[in-house]
Amino acid sequence: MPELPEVETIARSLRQTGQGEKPGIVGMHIHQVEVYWKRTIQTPSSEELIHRIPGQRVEEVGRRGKYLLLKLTRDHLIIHLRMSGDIRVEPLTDASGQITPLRKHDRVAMVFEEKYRFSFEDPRKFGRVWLVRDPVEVLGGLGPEPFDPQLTDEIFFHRLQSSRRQLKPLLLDQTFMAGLGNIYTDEALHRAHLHPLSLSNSLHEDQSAQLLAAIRSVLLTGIETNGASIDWVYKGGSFQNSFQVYGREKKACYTCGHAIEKISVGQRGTHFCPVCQPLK
DNA sequence: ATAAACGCCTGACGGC
DNA sequence: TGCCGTCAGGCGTTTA
Repeated sequence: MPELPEVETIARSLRQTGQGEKPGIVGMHIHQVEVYWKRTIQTPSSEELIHRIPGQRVEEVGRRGKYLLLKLTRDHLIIHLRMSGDIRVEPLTDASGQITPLRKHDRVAMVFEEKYRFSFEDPRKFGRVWLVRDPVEVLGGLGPEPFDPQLTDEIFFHRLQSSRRQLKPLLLDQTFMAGLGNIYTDEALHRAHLHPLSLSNSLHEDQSAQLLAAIRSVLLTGIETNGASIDWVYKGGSFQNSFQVYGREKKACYTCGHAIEKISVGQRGTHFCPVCQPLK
């Protein structure tokens, strides 16, 4: 599921104040942790994680790239949802005291204040969880955050110039920039009128600035629409209604009418308009 | 330096 | 209906 806008949407929902069915979790104490698929825990061992978390309080909820960050009293709990992960927070019991059942694909669950259950649900089991003292251990290699004001047009242009790679794989590389995935990359390249196979060091300065602006505007639209919902995994967002190219192969480009093409680049489906995004 | 291939997993979908 | 291949919002490792 998740690229930057989907993770941001989840982070915001976990921060929201107010009680009820889906309360925010900031300020809550964690009472108990259960792990149902051990490989989901990247570090430390699941046994140590289960012993170390209870008693800690959620101080902050954040996001870096596609990582969800829970700052606890002593540790940082970091979650990557990979392809099919999702987070649920629900009351532990219903009005008559019945325990809310776990779901088939719940991999980790945490009980908050003996009242709510936070579940990491992940059908494909690609998602990972880290519990670390210092988040740099996990996040240290990430490239800049797309909205970081320190990422100027000049710096972005320099980063593009410093490698000779196709734009599609480069933008998916989280050390180049953190947060873009397959959908938002295709949509950003279309918005910037750039072919996914264009080489990074072939862009002119104005094209580079247009690409950065396109990335930011696509991600912003994604966040404003609560992310994209395109299959059974993630629900609630509506960015899929704004797709210009993703999933639109053989359909008419909204800009020029030419058929959208789909090719494979680095094992990833890649959608583009050959007229609006020419390869020079 | 860059790219390609594969492994990790389950589920949905289309074709036969 | 059932079986089978293909594909899926990601990324680490190995191989070229």
